[in-house]
Amino acid sequence: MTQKIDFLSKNQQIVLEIIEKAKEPLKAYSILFSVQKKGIKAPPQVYRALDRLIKLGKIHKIESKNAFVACKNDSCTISNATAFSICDSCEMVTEISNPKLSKYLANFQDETGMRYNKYNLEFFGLCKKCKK
Amino acid sequence: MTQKIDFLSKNQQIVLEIIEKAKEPLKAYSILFSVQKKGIKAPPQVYRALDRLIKLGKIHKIESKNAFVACKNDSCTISNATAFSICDSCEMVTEISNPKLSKYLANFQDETGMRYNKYNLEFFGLCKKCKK
DNA sequence: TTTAAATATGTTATATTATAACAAAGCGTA
DNA sequence: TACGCTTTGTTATAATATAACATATTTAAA
Repeated sequence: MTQKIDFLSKNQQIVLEIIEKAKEPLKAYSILFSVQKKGIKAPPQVYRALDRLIKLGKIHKIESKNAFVACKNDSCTISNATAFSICDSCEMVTEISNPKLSKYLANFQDETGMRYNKYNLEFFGLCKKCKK
Repeated sequence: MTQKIDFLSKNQQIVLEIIEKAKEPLKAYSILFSVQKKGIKAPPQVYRALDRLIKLGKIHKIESKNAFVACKNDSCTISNATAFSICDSCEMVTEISNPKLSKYLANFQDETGMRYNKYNLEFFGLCKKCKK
């Protein structure tokens, strides 16, 4: 039997909690450092939890930064469509939740006829604050 | 004065050539291994060349794989808009060149009013071959 | 043409990110 | 209970990337 979709193990809860509390994407080793007081001592423990949380759609990985953020979209249980905006200056990362965009990308089909079941989109620019 | 846009230094040429010849995205250390006979001996030499080639739009980085591919689009001198399709099974990576898509994304604007000057999109799925 | 600035290169060391491999504990259930 | 499965703990190491500094080369101004 596979793990129930909304059950999180102890380590998974600990890791999720710290990512949810953070204002910015967290790196794996900064997570590791933060949770050492809670008994998580080694990288594999963190990476296992991260992998699981990603599969459950609870968090996303910002590929261009090797960092992890909590999913803001409550209904997101499987993480197959992600879009982020990233400020090149302050590094702020925001998850884009735009039905039109996701519909457009979900239906996108290229000339090869390949059909996609997942995408990740990262936009870069200057956020409002940094643009001034 | 900045380097002329179509001039490549020796190391940059060596690295570009090997990426262009490859059928798949290459990892930095596999590039390093391949070019050691040509006198490039250490990681920083490879990473410098890669950085430069990316800035010039000659190659792109596949962020989800930490691998590098040559840009197929001849007119691409600045790499600010990239889209790839990636087969989860055979790992084949293809650069998507679709004017409608790039136009759509270039003009995309989210609710925060942030304006983007760059994006990277990675689609995942099964290619035609692997779908069978 | 000398000189200064910028660019490119070479080199060593190390930082950062991620996984392999194996042992042991905990849990559900036949 | 005893078996299978998942999670956890642990050590070691692989893979990716950059810091820091020395040297050489090119460029372009004085």
